[in-house]
Amino acid sequence: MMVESASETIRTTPSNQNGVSSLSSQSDGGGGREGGSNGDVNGEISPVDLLHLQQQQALQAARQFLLQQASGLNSPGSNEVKQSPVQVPVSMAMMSPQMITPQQMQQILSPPQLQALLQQQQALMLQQFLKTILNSSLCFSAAMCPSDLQQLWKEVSGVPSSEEALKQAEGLDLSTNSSNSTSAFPKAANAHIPLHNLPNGQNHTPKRDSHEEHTGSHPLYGHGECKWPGCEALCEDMGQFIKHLNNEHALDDRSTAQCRVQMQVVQQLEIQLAKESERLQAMMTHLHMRPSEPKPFNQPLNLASSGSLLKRDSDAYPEGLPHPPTSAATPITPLRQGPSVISSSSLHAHSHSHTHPVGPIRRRNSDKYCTPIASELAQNCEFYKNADVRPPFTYASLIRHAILESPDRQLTLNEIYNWFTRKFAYFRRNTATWKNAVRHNLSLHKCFVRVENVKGAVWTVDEVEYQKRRPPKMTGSPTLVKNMISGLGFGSLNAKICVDGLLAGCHKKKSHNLRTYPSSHHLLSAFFSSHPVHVKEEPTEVEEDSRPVSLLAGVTHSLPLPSDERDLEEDLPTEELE
DNA sequence: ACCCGATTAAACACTC
DNA sequence: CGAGTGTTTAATCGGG
Repeated sequence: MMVESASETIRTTPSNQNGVSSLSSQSDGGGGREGGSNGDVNGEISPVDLLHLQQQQALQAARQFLLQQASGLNSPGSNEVKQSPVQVPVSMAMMSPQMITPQQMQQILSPPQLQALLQQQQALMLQQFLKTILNSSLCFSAAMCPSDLQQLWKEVSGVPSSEEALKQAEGLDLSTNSSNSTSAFPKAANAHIPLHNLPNGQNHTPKRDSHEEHTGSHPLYGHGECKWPGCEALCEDMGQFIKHLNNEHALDDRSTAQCRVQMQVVQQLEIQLAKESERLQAMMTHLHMRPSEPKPFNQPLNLASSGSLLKRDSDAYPEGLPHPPTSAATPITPLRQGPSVISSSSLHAHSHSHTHPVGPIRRRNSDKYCTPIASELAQNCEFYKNADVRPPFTYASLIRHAILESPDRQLTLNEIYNWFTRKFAYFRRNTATWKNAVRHNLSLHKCFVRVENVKGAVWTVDEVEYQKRRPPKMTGSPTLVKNMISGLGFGSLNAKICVDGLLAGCHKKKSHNLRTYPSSHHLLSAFFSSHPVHVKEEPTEVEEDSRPVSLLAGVTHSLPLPSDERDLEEDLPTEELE
C-alpha cells in the first residue's frame, strides 16, 4: 500500500549484511504473528540417525581432505620459524581485515601474537571482519564436502597467480622469495599492513623456504602436479614446479582470494570435522558400538583453534553481530536477526546431507542441497519459526530452498507460500506483500521454472540458471567468499555434483526477461549443457519427464503431490525442512 | 554517478 | 464475478 517512503521500512537486520541483501522488512512493528508458537519441532532426529551413519564416510574423507588442506595452509611441518623483520606474515597481508577471522588468526599466530594483534585492533574492525567471516563461514561450514571444495576452487580460481600467495597458503613467509616481492603486489602489500603487523614483526609463518624445495617436497606439489587449488598443472620436477608457482600463482588478487577461501575452507572443515566426529561418537555410543578408532578428532573444535571456535559461539560475538539464537528463548530483537551463522554443524544437525554421494540410505530428497540457507535454517529453524524476524536471505534463495527441499523438488505456488509461513514467523503477516514478491521472483528469475503437469503447475529450480545469477567475482574481495557461499556458489557446487543427473538441462524461460545475465559466465556453466525445457512459452511440452529441476537433484521424480496435500500450513512435518 | 540486484507495488491477463 | 496464479513494469534502495 502506499507509502513509498522507504524510510518507513525498517531493516530488521541491521547487522545482517550477508552478501545477500536480506529482505528488507517493511514492516510495521506491529506484529502480528500468528501463530508462532510452538515450536518445536523437529523430528529431525530419527531419520537423521541413519543418515549419520553415512556421514562416517564423509567424515573420513573430510579428515583426509582437511589434513591435506591444512598442510597446505599452515605450513605443516614447517619449521616455524624465524622470520626476518621484513618478512611480514604474508598470509596476514593478503587478507583484508575483514577476511581474517579469529580462528584464522589463532591458527596462524601464536597466542601472544594474537593477543597483541587483537589488542591493536579496534572494536569496529573486529566487528567488521567478524561479520564478514561469520557470514561466509556459515556457508562453508554448511556443507561443503571435499569435492565441493575442490570444485569451488576451480571455479573460483580459474587462473592462478602468485607465488606469494602460494607461500602464504602454505603458511610460509616471504623471506624465501625475495625475488618475488616484485610481484604484482607492491611489496608494500606484504611489507606492512598495519593492522596485521605484529608488533615485533614476527611472522607467524613458518618458514619453509628452501628446505623443502631442496628436499623435493612441497605441500603444493605432489604426484607431478601442482596442488594449488584448482590448478593441477603438471610439473616434472620441483624446479619446474617452483617456476610454475612463481609464474602462475603470483601474488595477485586471485591468489589472495584463493588463499582466503582456502583458509575458510580449512577452518570450516575443521569445525565440521569436529562436529562430525562428535556425532559419530554419539552414534556409536548409541548403537553400543565401540569406536573403532581412537578419536583424535573427537574433541571437536579443538582442532584448530581450540577454543576459538567455541568461543565464537559463546562470547565472541561482538556487539552487533549476530548471535545464534540457540533457542526459542533467545530474545528476539528486531535489530539482530540472530541466526547464527557459524555453526558448522548446521547442516548436519539436521540431516541435510550434502549432495554427497555418500550414502544412499535415507537420502530422501531431503538431502538436498546444502546451501547456506539450509544451514542457517537448519540451525535456526526454531528461531525463524517463532521470531518475527526477517530471514537474511533473498526471496529467490528462500524459494529455491523451499523447492529443493521438497520431496520432488518442485512445489506449487501455494506450497511455496505455505513453506514460507511455516518456516518463518515473519511471513505470517503482510502476506499480500511477500506473496506478491514470491510470485514476482518466480516469474522474474530464470532459475525458477514453471512446469505444468496434470494437476496444474509446479515450480522447479533450474540450478544452472541459478548459478549463473551471480557472477563470480573473484577479486579477492571479501565479497568473493561471500558470494560464493551465499547461495550461488553453493549451488554451483551442488550442481556440479549433480551433473550426472542433469542430463536434461534446463533452459528456460522467461521470455519476458530478456535480461541478460551476462556477466556471469560461470565456469560451471561449462559443465552443463542446457537443454530446452519448455516452459512458459510452450506449456504443452512439459511432461513430467522433462521436469528440469528434478533432474538436478538426480532424485526420484515422483509425481508431484497434489497441491492440496501440502497445503496445510502446519501440517507438514518439519523435518522436511531440515 | 552509475550499474545492478533485490524488494515492493501494482497493473493486467488468464484460468477455474 | 472473484480468487488465485503469472507476467510485467516501475520505483526505490543499497552495495559495489
